[in-house]
Amino acid sequence: MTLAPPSEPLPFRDLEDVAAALRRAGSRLTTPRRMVLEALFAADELLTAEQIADGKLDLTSVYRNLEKLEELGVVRHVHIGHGPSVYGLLGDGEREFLVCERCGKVVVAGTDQLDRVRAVIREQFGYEARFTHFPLHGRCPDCIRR
Amino acid sequence: MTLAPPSEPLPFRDLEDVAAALRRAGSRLTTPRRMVLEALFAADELLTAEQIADGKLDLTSVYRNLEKLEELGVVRHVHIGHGPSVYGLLGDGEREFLVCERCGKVVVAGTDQLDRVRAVIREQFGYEARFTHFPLHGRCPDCIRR
DNA sequence: CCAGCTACTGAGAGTGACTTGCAAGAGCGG
DNA sequence: CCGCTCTTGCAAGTCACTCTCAGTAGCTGG
Repeated sequence: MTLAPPSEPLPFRDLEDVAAALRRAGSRLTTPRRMVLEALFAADELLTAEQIADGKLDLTSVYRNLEKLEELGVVRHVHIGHGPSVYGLLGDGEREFLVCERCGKVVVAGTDQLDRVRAVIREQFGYEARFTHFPLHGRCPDCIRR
Repeated sequence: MTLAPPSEPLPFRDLEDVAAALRRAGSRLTTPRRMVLEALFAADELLTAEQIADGKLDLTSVYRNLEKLEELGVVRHVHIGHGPSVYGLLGDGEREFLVCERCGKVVVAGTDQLDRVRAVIREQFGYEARFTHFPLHGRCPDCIRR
């Protein structure tokens, strides 16, 4: 799976933006493709492939479309835990994720919000941490005391 | 899957220690069980169920044994990335993991080594981070510049 | 506006990593 | 060393994809 270059992520505000990018890439805006995009634009949180299919689309098609949209830099997927991956729009920049192991709540952050954390990790371990694809796991404030 | 109580993790130095704990729990030290434990004691890194089975044991049996040993507090498993889970001995305390998304290298740390990182995350997000079951992902020093 | 090139689609079968069901087998306390 | 019951191995099932392939439908150029 090749991701879009990390240069300047063009913002995809709506379906028109994506349609234009698809056209530019020699791809088509088919009905299933549009439905995937509409689901993602309508959602205010991350969705599983199954939620996107919503009993109306073939899962194969959903997965293929998500893959293509991810290559285009429109979509990104996250491995939140034991369940299936969840997918969301990239919008105008990469996002990082914190997920609660107890209640499953997901906090979305811009990459710059985690720069202090990243700095400490880099200083101590030399690792450049990324919470974009595999999120940070832990307990959210509500779940800390059991 | 219920984990051992987080009270005082008794150290399991060798097979004798584990055998005693098994006996105490009304479990038996069977041949496949011993082979799983021997593989883990012999390994100096985390192993997949398949590596533990090593063509000699039924995978079902390996999984069931790892589950039991995890309940006992002898073993812990980690989801390193896209592949299968890896298993290792807990020894005398919980461990946390940093894995390189590029080369796959895994760094093992005692939980106290990540307390500074944890403090920053807690301060900023209220989350109590844990890298025991889902590790921290990023680039290791060797892989940072491509 | 239609023909045709080819990207895309749905149905079905396949894969990897487990997980469950069950009859046969083997520890180990008495 | 008997027998209770914890374990085992095999087979089949599940979950989340992934691949194959024949048929369909966007788009573009005439």
